[in-house]
Amino acid sequence: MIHLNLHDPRPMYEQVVDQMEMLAVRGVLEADSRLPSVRQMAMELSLNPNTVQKAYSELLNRGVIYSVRGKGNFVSSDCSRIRQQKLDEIRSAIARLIHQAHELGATTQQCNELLQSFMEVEQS
Amino acid sequence: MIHLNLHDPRPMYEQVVDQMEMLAVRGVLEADSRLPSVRQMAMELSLNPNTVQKAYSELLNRGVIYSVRGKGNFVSSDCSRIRQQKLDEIRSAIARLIHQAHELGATTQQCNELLQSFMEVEQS
DNA sequence: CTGAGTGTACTAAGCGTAATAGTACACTTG
DNA sequence: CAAGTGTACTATTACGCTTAGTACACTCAG
Repeated sequence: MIHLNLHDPRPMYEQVVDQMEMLAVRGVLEADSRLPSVRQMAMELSLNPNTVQKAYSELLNRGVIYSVRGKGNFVSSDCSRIRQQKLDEIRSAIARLIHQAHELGATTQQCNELLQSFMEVEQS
Repeated sequence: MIHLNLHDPRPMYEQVVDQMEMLAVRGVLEADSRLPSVRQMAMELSLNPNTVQKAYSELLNRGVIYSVRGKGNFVSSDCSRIRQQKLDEIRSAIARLIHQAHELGATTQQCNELLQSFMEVEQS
């Protein structure tokens, strides 16, 4: 389910968080479906249970999952809000990049052409 | 010249590198002009000389500056290549973000609208 | 009820990077 | 020659990531 990349400089727990979040938001993981337990996930990924616990805590913090003591961790029922939030973050990131391009001396026209190059034609 | 942000999670030397690079690429720092010495810059920024040295080493590595033993560090004469390289990185970053938006379930049309929203009208 | 499995919360240790501190050496310039 | 410079080390401290181990409250199947 999760694929860890040892060459990725980011910490393991962060990779787990990002991939789980993506799976939940995309609907690959059904709402209210149960996730592997902390210990089981740790076994599968060859990680320490504490590392997985840290990832689950972060996911809980972001509202992607909810925890039930003695039962397990479950996918949150409203991931659409998370999805919209992530799209907003993407929007902000692009804004920062365009601003940075301007700082590098790119003209408005050059920035427009840059953006234009990513426009795709709709398949009919 | 340089402004350090203690709340920025990135290491100090990285902040120095990025800001110096931006100043050099934008032409704020003239080509072949001399930079503050390692020790002087360390004084100004309240950093250890070693930290500044690390930043200068990275800038040397990127081709932004060149060093002359016993004389000082100087702004590289051809920063246009660096500028183009940074613009290419911005292009790649936007590509990744658009790809991420698609992964989040955004349609091609929604991505186009997102890009369109950053298009600016040329001032005449 | 009992025991296995679960989430959760600690402490301790090892490891790597960032940063500071100090020293040393080769070089350039006045 | 002396001051200032780049450069290269070592040692130390601090912090975050990770592993390891333990402990406790809870749920559920038996």
